[in-house]
Amino acid sequence: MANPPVTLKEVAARAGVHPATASRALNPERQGLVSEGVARRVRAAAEALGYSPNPVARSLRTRRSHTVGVLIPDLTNPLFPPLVRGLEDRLAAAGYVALIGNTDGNDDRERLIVEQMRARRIDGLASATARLRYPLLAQAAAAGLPVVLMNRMATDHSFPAVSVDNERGIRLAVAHLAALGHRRIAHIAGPQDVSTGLERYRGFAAAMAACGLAVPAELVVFARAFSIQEGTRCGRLLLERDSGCTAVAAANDMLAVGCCTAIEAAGRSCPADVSVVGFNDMPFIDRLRPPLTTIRFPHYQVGHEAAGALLELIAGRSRPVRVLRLAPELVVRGSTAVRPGVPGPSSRR
Amino acid sequence: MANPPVTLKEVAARAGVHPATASRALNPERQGLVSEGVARRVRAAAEALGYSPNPVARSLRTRRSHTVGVLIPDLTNPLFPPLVRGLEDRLAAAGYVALIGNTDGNDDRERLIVEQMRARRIDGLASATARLRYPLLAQAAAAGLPVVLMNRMATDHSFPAVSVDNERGIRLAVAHLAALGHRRIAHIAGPQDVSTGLERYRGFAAAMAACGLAVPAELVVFARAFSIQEGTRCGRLLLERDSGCTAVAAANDMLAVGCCTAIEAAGRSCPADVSVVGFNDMPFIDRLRPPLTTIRFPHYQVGHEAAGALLELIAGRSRPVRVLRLAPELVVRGSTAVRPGVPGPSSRR
DNA sequence: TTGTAGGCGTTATCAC
DNA sequence: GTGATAACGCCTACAA
Repeated sequence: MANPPVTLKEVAARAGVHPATASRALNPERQGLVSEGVARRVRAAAEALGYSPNPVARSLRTRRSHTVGVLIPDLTNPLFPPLVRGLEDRLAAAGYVALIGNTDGNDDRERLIVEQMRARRIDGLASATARLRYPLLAQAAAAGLPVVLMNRMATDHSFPAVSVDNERGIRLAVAHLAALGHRRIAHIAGPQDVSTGLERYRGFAAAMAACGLAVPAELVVFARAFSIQEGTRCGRLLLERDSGCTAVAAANDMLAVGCCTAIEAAGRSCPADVSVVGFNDMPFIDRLRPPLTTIRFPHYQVGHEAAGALLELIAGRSRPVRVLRLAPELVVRGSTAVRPGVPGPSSRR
Repeated sequence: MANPPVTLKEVAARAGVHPATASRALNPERQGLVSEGVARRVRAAAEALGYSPNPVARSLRTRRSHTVGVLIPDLTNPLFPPLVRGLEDRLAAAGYVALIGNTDGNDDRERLIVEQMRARRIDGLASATARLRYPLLAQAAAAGLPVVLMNRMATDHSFPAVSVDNERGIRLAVAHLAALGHRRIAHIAGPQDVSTGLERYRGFAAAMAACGLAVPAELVVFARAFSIQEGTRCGRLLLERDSGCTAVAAANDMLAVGCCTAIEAAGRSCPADVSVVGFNDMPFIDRLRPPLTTIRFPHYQVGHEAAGALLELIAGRSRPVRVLRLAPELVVRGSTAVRPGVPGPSSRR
């Protein structure tokens, strides 16, 4: 059974037609150019022989690889597998496959990966690694390579993107904490050179203002990365400053988890002493100690929508550039509680 | 800058040689067949033009796609991202890329995925979805497609595989519990049609015997899947049987987590009333409530080694078929404690 | 409606 | 050592 794959020529021979005709008969686009009888015969022959077109040859001829590149920071960050699956499921349905590239937040590595992807003639690129200033975009545009952004946006708004309404999300977090009686609410901000970090920080300031709460400088700490470790560092900083904060809205779940660690390490308790809200609702975050209150948005769907947009771009349907903002949602769990010292059941939702 | 990629012909023209010669000069394997001067000139021309070979054309000619398929149950199971990264990192270093396929444990879906991968002319296949009886292997062998197995083995031992010493792993778990004074130790077994489930079950029985402990039927429950939900169902069953068990060795972390949920739901406590040990040391499992005591083995390395074996197979170095068993390791955390009612500090490690 | 011919970019196999 | 030629499998003007 280790015989070489069936070729179009063999199918044509069996159907008694010329390969070109067989090609037409098998191509849905040009099936109209062929008589019904021949079409049936060719299809039958293909079926009988177990023919499947050689995508390599087809790619060489059509200059379409039916392959797209996907850039993510790191697959082992639980945020990304759902996103990747959403993307792949949609791509697979259209006959495309994804080449995953983990950049580990390293620009040189990213450049190298993109170079290799382009060598493999990817038809498009979906990136979840954009910084606000993202040179890759200009290069891709110059090369005519379709690109969509996921989660993170760039300041250059001329590319389609699928993300979440970060400002609205962080507002939900702040409103929740305010409703629990907290007034000195801190923010562990993400890196300010990526849109998620910046938008959530801005959203935090706006939400606090809307609640009539002040944001003195000592209530904001900037993390250098969206990592547990940085969350711990920032949490510790916040506690050491003795700023009297009773709640923390973190820019994502990783930072929140790290912050909880810092709180415990300081001999205090979350949520009894300090409430913490995360952002993302990562898988398994509901089973941590304590289960994290957080802002959810549908990662699978982000990938799914991004794939759809990318496919449209590749197909050349020049729909106007669109930025899609999915709606976030507050998920209340065990890491938030009424402000210590506030009497009575202030558990209005 | 949207000009078409540079071709070999252009490089040859610039260097003043025939394309075939340029090809030889650029191919490390055949560089010896070309004079040093020409080789230098060609390399210089390629450099100047920014030439990179078209892998599609090369694949068509050489019948090597430099692409391998990777079958996993589900990327969103945190077990697999590290494995996939280990695999991809090794593959990338050899100029290969991975096509990931999520089977969701569905045979039809798996068949379809493999079909599509073969249509794309993958050079090899790495599978983490093997059941003991795994028809895919025979087909692949018949088609001459190199295959390596990861984590799960098949009864057909004629394929290279990289896994963990499951029996040794579960023995570590049982020994740990026994040392804590537990005598009625239960097992939540995994599905018995996959090697991990079967080997861990057998290992459990053997380990109990070695400790001089009995394994009455009521102390073993068989899960239908390695899922949290099944863990909960099995845990509940165990508690309802009122078998007096004070410890559970689960066949993996998911089952263990589910079991902990069942214990809490029954108004009992882990580890105060019942100790639980998992298997795998999944990412984030150390941050659960309680932090899970478990058996660790290096998933990244499993992927890495599997990729290495697959590459050798593809290269045709017909090394004898080898099954690699990586060493497991006990990681003691918060889900295990001294048997309730046992006096004194029995905390010998 | 169908056949013909040429080419996508590369490499293997001949000759010279 | 280098050049010429053909072929990998498919698609598509163009011709018939």
